[in-house]
Amino acid sequence: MHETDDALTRHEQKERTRQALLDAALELTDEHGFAGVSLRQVTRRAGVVPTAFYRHFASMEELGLALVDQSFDTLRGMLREARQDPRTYKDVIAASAAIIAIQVRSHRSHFAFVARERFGGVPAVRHRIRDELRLYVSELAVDLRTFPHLETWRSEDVLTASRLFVNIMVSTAEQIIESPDRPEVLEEIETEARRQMRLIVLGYAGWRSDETAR
Amino acid sequence: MHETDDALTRHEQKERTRQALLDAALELTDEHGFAGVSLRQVTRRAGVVPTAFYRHFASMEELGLALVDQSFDTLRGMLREARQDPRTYKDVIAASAAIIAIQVRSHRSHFAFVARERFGGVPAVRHRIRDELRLYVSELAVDLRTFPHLETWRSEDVLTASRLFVNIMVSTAEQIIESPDRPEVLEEIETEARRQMRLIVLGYAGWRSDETAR
DNA sequence: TGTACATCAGTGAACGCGCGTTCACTGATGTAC
DNA sequence: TGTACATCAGTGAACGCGCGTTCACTGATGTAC
Repeated sequence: MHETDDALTRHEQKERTRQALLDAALELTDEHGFAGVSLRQVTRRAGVVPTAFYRHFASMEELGLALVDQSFDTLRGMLREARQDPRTYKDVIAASAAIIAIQVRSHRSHFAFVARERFGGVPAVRHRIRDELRLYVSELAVDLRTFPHLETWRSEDVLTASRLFVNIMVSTAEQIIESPDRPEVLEEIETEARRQMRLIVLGYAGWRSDETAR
Repeated sequence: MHETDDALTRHEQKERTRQALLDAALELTDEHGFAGVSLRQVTRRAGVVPTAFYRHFASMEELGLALVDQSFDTLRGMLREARQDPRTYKDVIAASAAIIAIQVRSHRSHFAFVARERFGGVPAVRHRIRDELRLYVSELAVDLRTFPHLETWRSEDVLTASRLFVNIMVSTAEQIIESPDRPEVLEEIETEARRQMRLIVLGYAGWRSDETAR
């Protein structure tokens, strides 16, 4: 191969098919949940014969784990974006709500996958999501530490805040996914997310002066 | 029938089989998620022949909806208990955390069912759970209104608080279900739940004085 | 109370179907010379 | 550059299996008289 014409290398073509299988599985998960998706359905939608599946994954479970990895790449992209966006440090609540709303809309299926399958029927996938979410919470906690006032807090308190934020993020994502795609509905969900985050921030304002907290 | 000896009436026997089918399905849901449970698995575990299923439910979907109803009976029992427990009005946080922990342990599978299947693969079941949770949130909101300081709030604010509490309840339940049954782990989860609830209560203490909230 | 009939919860055989997985294969792409 | 061979992504037939659902049935429980 020394030309860059239309033809794909064998490797590129294989990667393309692999991604088609992942995309097909993601779409089908939206409809039936991952546990309800069959290998044959995936290959049918991807446009290959069932046996071709095994050139890419040893089982549906292995494909599921690959989907978890792809989904968390998306979620980490969100943190990265928030870190770089100057609005974050002016009004963290408004910025977070806006970033969540935009990201969820453009990567709908990855959020849906995480939101659903963390309680889903395939144990290996469920556990991988749990582990990744735990990691994600501590990554966010590190970011939170850089905010004014928070750098002096105990790490358990920062982790609690981080867990609450991730909880709100996931449940907001879930609401957006379930809702009709009408602007006023999305606006309402975003407002509720802002409201919940504000409550937590205000809660923390009172936290330090509260000696019974533990 | 005019004796009260060991024999069950036909009606009682039928009810017993129906409940055996529901219990079997609940157990199997724990293992594979409801969407992954087959009619034959349910009847096998319940100790009847597959065709007997149709004497009780027209489909697995109908059985699923019956499970949602039973689960929410349990959740409503929790509200009822909290309402009657005098500790609730002294220290709502400690009392709630304790009640949640006890209830989740004794009705583990109902909580697990709601936590998992609200994102699950069977649309009818998922939607019924959504509707019931929405109802549950507004029932809790009515209770919250009776607390000192809260009776003057706007209803959206009370609903937001109610949503956050239910969120914490469900995610606490979910953690307890996933965890090994060791006392120190349970204690830690309970502490985290208290911590989160305290944060929200403190948040609300600051809420009224915050004019930018909306 | 005793008898004759009706009801109906649960049975068991049978069906067609989609499933995951095996296997030998094909033919285009890649590599060595 | 051209040829001869190796690689390997995708094919297609075949398999045994558990599935949901149908149907005619059995026999214990319930009811009318």
